[in-house]
Formats: sequence, structure tokens, C-alpha cells
Amino acid sequence: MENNKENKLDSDKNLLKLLSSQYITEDEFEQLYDSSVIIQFKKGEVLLKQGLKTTHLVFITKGMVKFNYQDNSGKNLILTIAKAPSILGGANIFYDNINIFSITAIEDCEGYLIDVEKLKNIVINNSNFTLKLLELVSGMFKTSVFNFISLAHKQVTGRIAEILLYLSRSIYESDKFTLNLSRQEFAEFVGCSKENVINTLRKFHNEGIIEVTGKHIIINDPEKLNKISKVG
Amino acid sequence: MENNKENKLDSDKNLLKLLSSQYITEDEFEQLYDSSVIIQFKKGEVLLKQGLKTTHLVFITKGMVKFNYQDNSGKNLILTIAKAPSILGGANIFYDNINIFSITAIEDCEGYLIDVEKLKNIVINNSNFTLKLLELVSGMFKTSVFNFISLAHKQVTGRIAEILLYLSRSIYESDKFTLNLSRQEFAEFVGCSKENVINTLRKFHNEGIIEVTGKHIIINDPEKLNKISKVG
DNA sequence: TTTTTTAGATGAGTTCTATCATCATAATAA
DNA sequence: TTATTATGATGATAGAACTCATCTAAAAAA
Repeated sequence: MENNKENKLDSDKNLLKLLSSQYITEDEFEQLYDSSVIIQFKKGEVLLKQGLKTTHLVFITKGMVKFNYQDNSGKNLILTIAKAPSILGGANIFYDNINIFSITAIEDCEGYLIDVEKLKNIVINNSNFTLKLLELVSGMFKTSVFNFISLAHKQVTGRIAEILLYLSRSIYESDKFTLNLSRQEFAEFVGCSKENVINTLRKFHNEGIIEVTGKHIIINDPEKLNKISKVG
Repeated sequence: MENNKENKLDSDKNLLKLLSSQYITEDEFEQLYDSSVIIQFKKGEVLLKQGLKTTHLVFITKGMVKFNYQDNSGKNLILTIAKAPSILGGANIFYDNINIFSITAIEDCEGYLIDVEKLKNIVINNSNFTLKLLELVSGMFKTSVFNFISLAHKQVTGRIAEILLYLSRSIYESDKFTLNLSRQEFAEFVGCSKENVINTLRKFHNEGIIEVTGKHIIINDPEKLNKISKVG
């Protein structure tokens, strides 16, 4: 039993690193760990649903997710893309526990469910960990503000250039990658129509800035993309 | 001396309520209070400047401010409007202390500067207060996400309807108010051109939904505004 | 396999929005 | 006071982005 747990810890250094290490004690980690449940999500499955109460966080160790929002009229918007390892759902535990957006797997994921109540107990008794969470939420706030600014100020060409760079640098970590977003989803991320995405990608392709073959994308000229994203 | 402090406490119940009450001890409050400086800002003055490091927070007890961002090309964007009493600058103390946007007085303000280092000391030793801050930042995150969603999904007419309702309900707390934003600033809040704001306000006026006389605005039909803001 | 459905691609037409030019009025400075 | 500047208002034009229709290719289902 103890041995088994050791193995799980070893094989999942990311969880250990993010949730324990300098922030919580061995004991506190055990508390969290005992209450967490390993779970798998298939592509398309919803990890946390918009409008529902949060009873748990998800710490994903494998896979990729989108933060998506659906409005009254059924239109979708992708706020951001995140990949493992990452703690999901942290923003609304301490404010009110209703998810303001959904988190959906865009490829198969694996992770742990973490009980919010257990987490709260740890937080109350551990200021350092609380500070770490505060940092996490502040970071999310900052990202969302920048996202907001970008959306407000840039036109579609600039947004697409920016998002291509974001995907390349922060998500796929390569200048060659295979999108796991459809053109429709890409458009929901940019905040424009599907056709606009397709046309703009084609334009970049024709100008030699990128190479597009279906979902496979190669960034040829990141500098030029950067320039386009700055100009707007 | 002690008496003088009592008076200041009494006359400024908001500060007391927000910063102390159930969250920090009398001692901790004294620490903060001793280090805080009463300060006044004239309309147009910058309380916290985008790009600069935060050495203090501002707790405003009187007046109104805008959160504004200026991009490379000099274009402005107003993220939100806040009025006293409010703690400003809380989002970036614990992440990294560079202000991502400016906070500028849109009418004369009065408040306290709060030393960030002193605040940090309190936070580390008081989980409840930290939780309160976490709640504050989470709330800001949530607001900014909703703002983002609104910007991405609604067109100008819907945004303006929404902002009129926001100003009426949350800021001026009346259906009659005198804007302390110019049309240009209003446009920077909406995320559109000045002319678009003017035309849309005129349209609402002609349809009898609102009454506009320069900066004086009367909301005649909040229900209709709400409908317009929902439809987009 | 064939059929059906979904995703990607493209162009035309329309709507929305920004920009520009101009003018009137209000606020501020000389 | 007058002159100057900033703000508000309006219409015309150009550009950006969306919607719609259509088509092809790929994926999924029968």
C-alpha cells in the first residue's frame, strides 16, 4: 500500500512538485492525496461545466483542455488553451463556487480530482500555500486582462498571428505542430468567424510566413508573425 | 495622538470595515494604519502607473477611478470603472509587482497609500485575511472574464447598453446621472470609436430608451437596455 | 464497400465599424 | 473680453468582418 503510493508519487512528479514541495507539508499532501481520485477524460468530455458548482478541482497530468464559454444564443468562445500539468478550476473556489466557463478536453486527458473542501482546510492552515494560490489566480487575472486588451485592440489578422505564436511557443513548444483544434474552434479562440480564420491562415501561407496543410502547421517566420501581432 | 487616531478611524468606517473587521486583528490593523498615508488625487492624476512597480496599494475612500491601458501605438482602453470605497492594485502584489494597467482619477479622490511590504507581513501571518484577498482577486478575475466575453460576443450597440446599465446600477446607483467620462473615454470603455458611441447614444435617445443632454443621462427604459445588451 | 456526415475552403454580397472631414458648442486660457 | 482648445455631433466614405451559398475532401457511419 505504502509502496504503491510511493510509486504513484514517483511516477507523478508534477503533481508532487506543484501541490507539495515548498508549499505544503508531507502530512497536508497526504490529506489531499488520499482524497484525490485518478480519472481519465476522452477528447470532447467536459471536466468542469459552466454554470455548475465546483466540488472539486482537476489537476491534469496528461492532455490538453480548452476553457470555453457558451452564451445564451449558443455562440461559443474559447478563453484559453491549457496543457498538462495544470491545476484547473482554481479561480472560483474562493469567490463563489460556480464555474463561469466550462473546461473541455481537446485531447485525451488524465488527472486527479481534488476535493475542494479538503483543499480549503489546507489553505486555512497554511499561508504559504495560500499565497501560492493567490499567485496562481493573480496570474490568471493578468492573462485574462492581456487577452482582453488584445481582443479589444487588435484586428483578426493580428489576433491570429498572436495565437499562432502562443500555440507554437507555450502549448506545442515547437514551430511544427498538429492542431487539435478545428477551424471552428480556432475561430472561437480568435473571436471571429471560421471563414476569417481560414482566409487569414491561407494568406499567411501564401506569403510564406507559415505552412498550412490541414491541421499541420509549420511556423516559417515567427519574427514576421510577431510583427503582425504587434501592429494589430 | 491616540484620540486623533480614534477620530480618523471613526470618520473612516469604510477603511476599518474593509481592511480590519473580521479579517485582521487590532494589532495588525495598527501596523497597516501606521504605515498608511492619507493622500488626495485630482481628476486626471495617475494613482498607479502601467509598467511601474507597485510599492503600495491605494485604498480610496472618496472619488472614482478608471483602470486604463495604453498600447504601443498610443491607443487607450478602459478596463473598468471603480468608485470608493475600493482597494486598488491588489491583483499584482503577489504575482509580480509590475502594474499591467494604470489607475487614473476621473474625479477628485481621497484615500490611503498602503505599504505592500507591511501588507505582505500581515498576509503571511493571517490566513483569513489572505483568503479575503484571494476572494478579491478571484472576483476581479471573474469580472475581467465576463468583460472579455462581452467584448468578444457583443457588438457595439449591445456593449453600450450593457455599460449604461453597469454605470447606472453599480457606479452611479441611479437612473439619472452625470457622466464623468468624455465620449472618447466612453468609447475606450466600450472598445469602439468615439463616433460610434455618439451615434448609438443618439439612437437610444431617439428611441426614447434614454435621454442624453451632454453628460447628463437618464435611463428611461432599463428593461429595453437589458434586452439589447442580451441580444448583443 | 457505399453512403452520410463533418470539416475545410472559396467567393459574393451585406452589414458593421472606423476613419476622415466638417461644424457647433462648451470649456479654458490669454 | 477674445482667442484658443477640447468636446460633442454629423455625414460620407472606405475597410473590415460576417453571413450565405457552394464546393471539395476527409472522416464516420451504415
